[in-house]
Amino acid sequence: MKGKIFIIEDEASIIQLVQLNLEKEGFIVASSLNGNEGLKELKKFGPNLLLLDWMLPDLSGIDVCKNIRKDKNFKNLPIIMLTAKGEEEDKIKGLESGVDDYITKPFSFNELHARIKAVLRRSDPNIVANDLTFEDLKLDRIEKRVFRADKEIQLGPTEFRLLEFFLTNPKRVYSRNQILETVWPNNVNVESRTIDVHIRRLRQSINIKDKKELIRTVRSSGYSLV
Amino acid sequence: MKGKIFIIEDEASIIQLVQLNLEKEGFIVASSLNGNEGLKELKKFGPNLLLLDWMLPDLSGIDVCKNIRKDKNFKNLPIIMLTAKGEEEDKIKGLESGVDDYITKPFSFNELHARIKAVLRRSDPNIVANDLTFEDLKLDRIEKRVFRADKEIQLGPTEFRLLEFFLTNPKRVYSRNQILETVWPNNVNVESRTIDVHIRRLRQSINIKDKKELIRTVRSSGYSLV
DNA sequence: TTCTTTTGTTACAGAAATATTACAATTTAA
DNA sequence: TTAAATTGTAATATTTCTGTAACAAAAGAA
Repeated sequence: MKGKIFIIEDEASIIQLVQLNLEKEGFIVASSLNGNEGLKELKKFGPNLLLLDWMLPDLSGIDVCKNIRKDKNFKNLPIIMLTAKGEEEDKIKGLESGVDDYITKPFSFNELHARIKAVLRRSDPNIVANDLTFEDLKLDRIEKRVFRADKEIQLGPTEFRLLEFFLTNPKRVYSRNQILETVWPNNVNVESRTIDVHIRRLRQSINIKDKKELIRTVRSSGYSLV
Repeated sequence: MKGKIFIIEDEASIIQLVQLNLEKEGFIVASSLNGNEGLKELKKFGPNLLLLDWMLPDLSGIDVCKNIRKDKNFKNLPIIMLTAKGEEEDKIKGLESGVDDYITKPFSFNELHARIKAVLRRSDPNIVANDLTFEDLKLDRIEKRVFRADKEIQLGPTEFRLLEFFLTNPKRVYSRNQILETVWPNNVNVESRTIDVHIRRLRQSINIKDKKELIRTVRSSGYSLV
């Protein structure tokens, strides 16, 4: 778990895309398609961050924003505004009205994710951990280093992402498809057997003799970190 | 296995989309394009939940719904209604007629999935639960592990699915055919005696000496977990 | 009892899934 | 530009799982 994110956005397709990806990242996500309902649900949900569309069918994003800032319980809720291309000039107004960051549509999920992390790091550092650890394994996302039992381990980029992925949800078993979708860049086609090879490489790197195997194979299901 | 879902919906594209995604989630899905046939097939299929379109070519969704509620075997079948945008006002009527939830088209699959989970959680908690337990037996669907009296047990994929199946409905006796249909992938032809062999394997794995047998044979009917 | 039906048990061959290796193509670093 | 590192894939090896058949045992029926 990395925290709760609420989305107010009237395009269902964007919600779907963002929600899916955020959930894959371990966030808990809820959403609403319009401003008034959104405000109500948001306050019930109690998120750590809000993604707010600029143009909504009922209220404008700014109205929503102001409403939130007036509520003492949500005065400090970080907000990232989603704006369409033509709305560049409005950005400043947005920031003045208490928005923490904005992002222009269309955006890639990676862009969005980076901003979410940045904003959360400021507001709630514990939610976005720089270091992922599991037993005697440690991964530093900032310095891109990995340690096993305090000894540094060299990993290739793909093995690094693979391990990072497992570390965000240890013990959980992931199918090859889930691994592919998350660890590999979007829309890249790789054989699902390729994962086996990378698992092997990762295993070879992180295993120390006399220590137990850290990656478990679950036949017909996938792999997990144990 | 996470349960069986039946869809009655006249737009083939929606069926396709939903069915594909639900199957990816592990549900067993069947569907029909109209009300009358749908009712018949549904009762043969025996789903845990029904997705029902409001507007059908022959019967209306409400008619279907009422028919189901009259049938004592399906009185409690959870129903989620799929309504188009303009039909907002009808919603209340829908709920009165015994619908458990509704969702407005167009919807994202995530929305639908969330509602399905919510409804199933109420009506049939074992279907969506991550952990299934029965007496001193525990099965963790996320980590794909099985424990008997806190001791981990190794199971092959088929034995795992078989036990999962029994755990979603303990005590109930299942025929070999029912087991086949649910535990084995669709359209696979296996001798019904094959099940006996897997039952034997499962028994061997989960039995502990001095502890009672957990799988009961019901002669000429099938097996159950007791 | 004796016969019939159903289930239990075992062994085994083929199938399926995973592990491992080598290699060519590509990218990155020097 | 050359060398080194990284990647994906295919081929092969190895492990594990599956289904079936054959026979044994048990339960019912007559």
